[in-house]
Amino acid sequence: MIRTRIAPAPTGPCHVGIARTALFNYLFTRKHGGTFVMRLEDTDVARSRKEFEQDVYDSLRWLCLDWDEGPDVGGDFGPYRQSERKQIYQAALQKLLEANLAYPCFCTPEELEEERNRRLKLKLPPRYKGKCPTLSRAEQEAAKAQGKPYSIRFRMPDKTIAFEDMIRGKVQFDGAEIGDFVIVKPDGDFIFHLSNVVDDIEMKITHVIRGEDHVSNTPRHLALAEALGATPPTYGHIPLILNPDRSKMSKRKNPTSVSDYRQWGYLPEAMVNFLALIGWSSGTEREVFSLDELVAAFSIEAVGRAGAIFDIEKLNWLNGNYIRALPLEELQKRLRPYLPDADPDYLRRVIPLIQERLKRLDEAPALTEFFFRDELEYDPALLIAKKHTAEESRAALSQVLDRLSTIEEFGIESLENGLRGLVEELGWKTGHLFMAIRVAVTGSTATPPLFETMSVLGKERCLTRIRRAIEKLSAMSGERT
RNA sequence: GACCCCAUCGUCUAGCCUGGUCCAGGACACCGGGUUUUCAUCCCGGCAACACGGGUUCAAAUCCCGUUGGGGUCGCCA
Repeated sequence: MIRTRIAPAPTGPCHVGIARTALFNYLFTRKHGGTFVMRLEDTDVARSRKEFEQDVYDSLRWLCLDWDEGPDVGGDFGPYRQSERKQIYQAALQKLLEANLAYPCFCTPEELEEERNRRLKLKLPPRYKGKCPTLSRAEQEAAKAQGKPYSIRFRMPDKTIAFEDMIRGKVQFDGAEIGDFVIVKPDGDFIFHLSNVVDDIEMKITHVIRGEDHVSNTPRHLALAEALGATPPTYGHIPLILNPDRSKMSKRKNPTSVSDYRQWGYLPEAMVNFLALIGWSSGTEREVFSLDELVAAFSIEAVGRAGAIFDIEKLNWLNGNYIRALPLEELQKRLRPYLPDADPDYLRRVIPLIQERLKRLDEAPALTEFFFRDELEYDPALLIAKKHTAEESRAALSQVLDRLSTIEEFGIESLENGLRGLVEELGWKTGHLFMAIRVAVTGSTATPPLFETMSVLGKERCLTRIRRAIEKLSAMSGERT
């Protein structure tokens, strides 16, 4: 039985990298009928916050990446918050201490810093090489008796540690290059390496899929598992998401919070699809997948090894795609937060006109503004039709007004008949007249189709706006004479 | 600097394992054209890559070595 986990640290808003790691874990797990666990790694008390924990849940749930066990849903291997599992780590620590596989380190931060710099200057890897590893029990007790603060280090074995990565194949490190690392802080807090490994063991995690930034931690984790006498999980390291400059994606250079993308009106379907496409390909030419379809098509071996840039343009395209595919009712529902004051019935008629023009939901207010405003603001010069003067445009709009007045019901067909007829009579180019009307009625040169738009706006509003346009044009021709 | 990883169009990638079917396919972006009352959609077309150098081979994007480039890690963060 496969068991996987996503192990976020609630030290910031849910990062898209976490979301993608969760996604790959989710796909792998569902594909194989396993159990997906949410484990909160909140061992860093100073930086962990409840609101971030909530943000992780909200963001991942929004993406429909639900978990089977977790702090908020329970399960047989809880608690699922590391802050609530200290006794478990304490027991593991005792085991290591008793076997002399870990030892107290009394070095001060200053001493460590000094040693680090010295080794760096000698072009040596900055690993720990203090005196504490060889302290006798008596010396350790003496130092403790003096009240000296101490951390606890794990004795990293002096041997080659190799493992078979699900994605990159065989990887190996020299344990001696790594050095003894801290697993407990002087204040008693456990460091991620220990809690992470202990929990993976205790929670019977079989496969760990995580970011590439963890490959160099893997030998530590393998050594820890061995010291604890446990069989380690199988590891797989997915490539990182990159900034356009190819550095690791960071909020300094890019928005990284899932909640940001959510607010901008990216659909969760598009987000999931996009995230899956970063570093993974189905091997076919297909690129649009629902979450369920991804589960069916996914294969961990097909995940690439090279980092990939977060290409917002592709996300935009996918999002537009998904928006266009949404049923009217569904789109209206999703648009509600962006147009909270709109009358539902009226909105139902407006939405079809902007659906294929939307790349993000948050563009809706700007695209539909003229449907809701009373007074339009625009440059009157836009009313002057191409190849025509202000006066000619005014006269034409006057005729448009007359013609429109004779139309009882502003249906698409009646508008088309009336207006196209007028184009003929005037001898104008269709586009020239229609653009003048468009600007008069919407205040914009880029709008949904004219007749549909006018039909939705209704006769009254259209006539009023055309009258206003005529006034503006009169003022302009007046200025000239 | 050390260690580890990576390397196909601007971007995401297919192909690489099992060399020839690849003068390298798809998608996004971009450019051009068509449909069209504008915008958008849609359709058609175009631009554009095997990082470099050695090998191995009848034949290399595919195998090997090296170089270069990029990234990650080196925390009493995760």
